[in-house]
Amino acid sequence: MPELPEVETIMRSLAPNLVEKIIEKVIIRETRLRWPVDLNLPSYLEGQTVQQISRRSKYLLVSTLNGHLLIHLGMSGNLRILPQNTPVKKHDHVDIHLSSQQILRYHDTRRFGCILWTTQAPDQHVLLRELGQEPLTPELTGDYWYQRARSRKLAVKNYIMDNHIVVGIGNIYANEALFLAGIHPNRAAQQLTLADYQRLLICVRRVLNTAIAMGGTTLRDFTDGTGKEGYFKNELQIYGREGEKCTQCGKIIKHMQIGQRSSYYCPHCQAE
DNA sequence: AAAAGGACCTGGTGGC
DNA sequence: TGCCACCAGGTCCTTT
Repeated sequence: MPELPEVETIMRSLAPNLVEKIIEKVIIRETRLRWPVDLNLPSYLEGQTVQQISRRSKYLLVSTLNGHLLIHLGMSGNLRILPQNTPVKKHDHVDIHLSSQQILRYHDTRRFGCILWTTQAPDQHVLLRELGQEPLTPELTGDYWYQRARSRKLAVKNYIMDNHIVVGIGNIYANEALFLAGIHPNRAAQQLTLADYQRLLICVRRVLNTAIAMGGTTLRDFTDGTGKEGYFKNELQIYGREGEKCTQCGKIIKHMQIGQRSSYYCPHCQAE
């Protein structure tokens, strides 16, 4: 479900409902997520006040004075702020009861997500410390992306989805950004010029920022923390549009598998 | 070191 | 209606 814009959207919608609230109770119904949920979570969290919620890559960090909850939504995870008496549905794995009489509920059909507790600085955590740069911060430059691509023969689409280099770009937005930049997704990463990477970075930022402004992309079931859908689906130029006409040139959009992921491109606007 | 493929899960869809 | 193959917004791990 969530790429960077969706996680950012959820974070923003949760912030006013979480920050400065006291965690009164934690209920774990299912521990079998990507990594087991620590059954001591209630003892770590109950009585604590949420200081802030932030995002690193596609992880959400819920911080108290004692430590941080690292939450990843995997492919199908979601977080919702709900009234306390909301009936439990299948795959509602964890509830965090708040002093506001609301609950923060973690739901994840496929259980690829995780909820972990750490008392380390989040950046030092094993899951975060090897992560690459945030795409929306000014520290990232097209030159960095270009330099790291030297001697990389993999498809540029896989390269820009590599979290060790730049985080947050998943399958949908990789497709969209490459289309905007006019770059064929299957070109070797090392083949692109510095100017290509500079242009690509601008396109990545434009796509991500626009998607955030529209509340993310709801393909089937994504919503923010309050249940609102995202409207960037209406703006998708290339993802999922195999057989349709390119919005730029009218040629028929093609589809191919790259690294086992669905890839879409315009054979005219994104020449090999 | 880099690339490719499998693994982890459930559910929806479309074909027969 | 049922069964089956295939697909899905992520990312870690093993093998080549």
